[in-house]
Amino acid sequence: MAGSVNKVILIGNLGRDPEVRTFQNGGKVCNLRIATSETWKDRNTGERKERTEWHSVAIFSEPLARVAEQYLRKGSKVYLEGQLETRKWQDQSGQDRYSTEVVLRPYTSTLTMLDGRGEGGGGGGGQGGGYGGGGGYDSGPQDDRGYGGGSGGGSSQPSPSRDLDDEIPF
Amino acid sequence: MAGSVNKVILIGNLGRDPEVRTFQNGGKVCNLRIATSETWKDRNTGERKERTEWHSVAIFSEPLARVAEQYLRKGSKVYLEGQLETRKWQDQSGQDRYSTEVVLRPYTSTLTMLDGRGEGGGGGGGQGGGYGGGGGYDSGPQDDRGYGGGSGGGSSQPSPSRDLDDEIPF
Amino acid sequence: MAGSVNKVILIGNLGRDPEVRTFQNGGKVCNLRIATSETWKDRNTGERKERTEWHSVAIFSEPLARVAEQYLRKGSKVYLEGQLETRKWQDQSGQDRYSTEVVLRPYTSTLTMLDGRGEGGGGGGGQGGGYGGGGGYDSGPQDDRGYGGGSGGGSSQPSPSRDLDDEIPF
Amino acid sequence: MAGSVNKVILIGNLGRDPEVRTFQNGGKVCNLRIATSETWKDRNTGERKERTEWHSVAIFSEPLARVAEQYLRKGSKVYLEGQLETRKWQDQSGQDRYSTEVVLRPYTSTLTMLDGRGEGGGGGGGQGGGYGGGGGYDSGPQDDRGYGGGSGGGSSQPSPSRDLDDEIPF
DNA sequence: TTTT
DNA sequence: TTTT
Repeated sequence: MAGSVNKVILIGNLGRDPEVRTFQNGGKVCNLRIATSETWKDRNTGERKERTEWHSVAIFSEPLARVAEQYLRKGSKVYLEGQLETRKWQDQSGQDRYSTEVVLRPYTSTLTMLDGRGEGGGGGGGQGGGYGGGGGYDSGPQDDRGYGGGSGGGSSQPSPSRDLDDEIPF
Repeated sequence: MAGSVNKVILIGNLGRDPEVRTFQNGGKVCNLRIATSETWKDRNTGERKERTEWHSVAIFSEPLARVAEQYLRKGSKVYLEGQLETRKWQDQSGQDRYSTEVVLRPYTSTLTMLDGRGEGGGGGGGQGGGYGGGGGYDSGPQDDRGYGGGSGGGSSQPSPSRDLDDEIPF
Repeated sequence: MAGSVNKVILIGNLGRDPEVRTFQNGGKVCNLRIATSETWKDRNTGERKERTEWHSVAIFSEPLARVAEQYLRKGSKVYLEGQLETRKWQDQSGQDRYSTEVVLRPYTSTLTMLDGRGEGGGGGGGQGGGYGGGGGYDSGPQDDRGYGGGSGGGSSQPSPSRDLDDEIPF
Repeated sequence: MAGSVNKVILIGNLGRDPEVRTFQNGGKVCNLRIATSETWKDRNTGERKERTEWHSVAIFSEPLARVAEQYLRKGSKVYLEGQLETRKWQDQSGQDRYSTEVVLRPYTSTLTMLDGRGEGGGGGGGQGGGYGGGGGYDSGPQDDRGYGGGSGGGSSQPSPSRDLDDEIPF
C-alpha cells in the first residue's frame, strides 16, 4: 500500500550497554533497551507519580549500529527514529508468541546521541561526545546543494536564490 | 525523568471496524487494528516485495474514541499520534506475557481521518469529509490568539504583528 | 553540533501543480505549495472557525522530485517529512529578506501520496493510486533482512527470531 | 480541511535567553531562538562541513511559556513540537513582508528541556534540572488510567488487562 | 546567537 | 534495566 507511515520517535536513556550480535552471514544487529518516563500529579491526591516505559530497539543499519556500539553506554541519552515491527516466534511449548520492537533500518531511521559526555557519572567514561556527525549516509546530507545560481534570462524580479556550489545536485 | 519522548506516528488503514469496550466505571477504550505496508524492489532479483505490519491501537481519550467510533470503519485511512506502551499479563499457564500497543491518551495524542470519503467527488468542491473535528480539545486549538496588537509606545521599527482578537490568550 | 534535529511533518493539499526548475548544472528543484488547515469552535461564540496555513516546499531529492512531478497535481493530498530552512536574499532595494521553506533532501526526507487518484485529471480521475513507490531509495528499504537464523550453539531457551533470508544484511 | 497535519520537531540549543513579551490584555508570548546544525563530509574534498539553521519559536501556551522562562537559558538544549505559521506584516515602506515561525500552542505542542545542566560534570552531579515534569496540562497526562479491571462475565480466555485505578477514565 |  |  502506498501511502502509509510507520514511525517511532524516542528520547530516552539506555538501561544497559548496547548488545551486538553477529549472524553467520556477517550481518549484525545491535539491540538497545531504552527507558522513557512520564511524571504527573495525581488529579485527586496531588501526589507526584511516575511511569517508566521500556522499549526494545533493534538496529539493522550498519552505520547506526556502529555509532551505537562505539558511543552509547548504559545511562546514555539518545534520540532515535525507527519503525514498529512485531515478529512472531514459538515458545518451548510451541505456542505462538509475539515481540514488538522499534527497528532502525537504513535510509529511514536516525540515531543521535544527546549527551556528549559522561555516561558514567563517576569519572569513568570520558567520551568526548559526537560521533563524527550525523551518522554517515543514514542520517546526514552527502553534499550541500541548493537553489542554482539561476543565471537566468531576464527576470527583473529579484527573487530568493541560494548559492550555487559546484557540486552536482541530487 | 524529565527529558524523554515516546511518540508513534502511523498512517494506515483499519483492518476491521473499531471495537469499543466499556468498563464498569463508565470508562471506555476503543481498539483499532491498523495496517501499514512498505514495498521495495529486491536488490538482487529486482522483484517487487511488500511487507505489511499490523498495529494494535488503544484509544483512552474520550473525544478521540468518539471520532473513531463514529467515523472510522474497516478500510478507513487514518493519521494518528500516540505512544508505545507494553503491558504485562499472565496466560492460562501463569506465564508472563507482554503486549505492546500504540496508546492514545488525552492532550498528547491525535487522530485524523484521511479519507473524508471524497472531497472531490465529481470535480466541484463537494468537500463533505471531515468529522467536524481536529477541533476536539485533544487535537485542536481552543481559540485563536497570537501576537498582541502591541499598540506600543513608540517603536519606530515596523515589526511583525498578528491580529489581536478579543479572546483571552492562553 | 551533534545532537540536533530539524524535522517538519506535513499532511496537506497542493494549492497548484508542482513546479520544476532546472539549473544550468543539470540539477533540479521541485517546488510545492501546500495548505494545511485547522478548524475549531470559538470558545465564546461557539462559532466554527478555520485557519489555513500555506507552506512552501522545495524538493532537492531527485527520486522524490520525480514522484512529485509525475503523480502530484493541484488538489493532491500528500504526507511529507523535510526540514526547515531559511535563506537570505536581497530585494530590489538591496534590503535583506528571508524566506523559510520546508526542504526535502536525499536520505532524510520522505514524500508519500495519500490519495491514489488525482483530482487533477479533470474530474474523472481514476488513477489507481500509488507510484510504485515508497520504494525509492529515499524512503524505502533496499532489502529485507532481520534476525539471523541464529543457528546457535545450544541456547535451549526458545527465543524470538526472524527469518533469515539470503540477502546481505546492511 | 479535516485531515491535515502541521508539525515541527526540533532539538537544538538556544542562541540567547528566552524573551517574554506581555500584551495589554494580559497575554504573553515567549520567543526563543534555536539553532540546529548538521555536519557532513564533502563528497569530493572529504572536508568536514557544517551548516547551522536558526529557528524562531513563539510560545503561546501559558504552561510551556512558564517552563521556558524559568528553566531555559542561552545554550540550553531543548526538544519541542510545534507548528509552522507564517504571518504577514508591512515594513516601513508599506511593502508586504512575511515571517515564518515555529509556534507552540496549548494542547498540541510540547517543550522538554534536554540538559539538566550536566549530569556528567565530574561526579558531584549538581543537576537541578527538570521542571516538575512534563509541563503541566500541555504535555503530561492528568491521571493514570487504562484497561478496566474488566470484571467480566465469563471470559475463560486469559487476556491482557491493565490495573484499574479508581479514577474516572477520560 | 547556540552547540560539537 | 535508565533517568530526574
